[in-house]
Amino acid sequence: MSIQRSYPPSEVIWNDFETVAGLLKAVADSYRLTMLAMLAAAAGEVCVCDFTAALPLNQPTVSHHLRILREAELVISERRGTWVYYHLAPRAHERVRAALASAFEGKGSPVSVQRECRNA
Amino acid sequence: MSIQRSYPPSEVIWNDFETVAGLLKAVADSYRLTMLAMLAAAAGEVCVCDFTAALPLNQPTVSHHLRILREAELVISERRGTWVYYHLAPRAHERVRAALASAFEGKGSPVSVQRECRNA
DNA sequence: CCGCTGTATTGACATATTTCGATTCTAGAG
DNA sequence: CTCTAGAATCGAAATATGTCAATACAGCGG
Repeated sequence: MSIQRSYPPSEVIWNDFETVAGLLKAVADSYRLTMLAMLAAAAGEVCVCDFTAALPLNQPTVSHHLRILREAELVISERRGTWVYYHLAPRAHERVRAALASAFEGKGSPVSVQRECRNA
Repeated sequence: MSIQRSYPPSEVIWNDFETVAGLLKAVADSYRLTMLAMLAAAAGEVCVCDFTAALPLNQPTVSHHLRILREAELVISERRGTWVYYHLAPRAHERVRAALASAFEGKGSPVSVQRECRNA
């Protein structure tokens, strides 16, 4: 998450997996994965109080994790009366899967892969 | 990464996305994703010096990221003379994809999903 | 053996993330 | 309007992660 550097200038190369990493980071937490699994299993809506009851976390913490999933647009919240219900965003799974694939399929933009180390 | 909590006891629920999260964490970093993409694009071996030349990071940092990928068993290293070459582990992509799917398909083990919040 | 080059590890430091208590906001009930 | 309950935000503390300089390790060529 930063760029300052040293090393032979003008060959920063490849690029921009920042976005992909952001999406994966949102998912790389056991509690958030559990929440996603609950949503997937529920095949519908789950209210915040259900998450709070099911996880060993306090309400503000649950809310924090939900916010991360929301900001990554993996889930959608909807207030109904006093309660707030969450459900999986339309193509959540596929978006993450595609992000992953972009790396494993060598889809980075090789801006100028000039190698230094020349050795056959 | 911890469990202590309070809340209605005896209903800690769901479980164990720790392992899945670990694998995803290993991948949730833009430099590590770039490395994986380089390996995928190279369709073969890449030496540490190539990563060091291509990334805006110092050698120890590159080594650190490679260690994380190695420990997640996503890449394999092989020393050949003075140089160390890395290549993607056999089913690396699929392992991560499967881990992801376990969450998005609601595969967590619902140990006892007893909801508190009863509201239709 | 010595010295050199590429890589790994160590130790320290800066930043990011997770977590919680306290507080605030929102909406229904009285 | 006030009271109450669920959910979000704020602020602070603990922990984890990323980064680098210094150092150690590995293999090669004298």
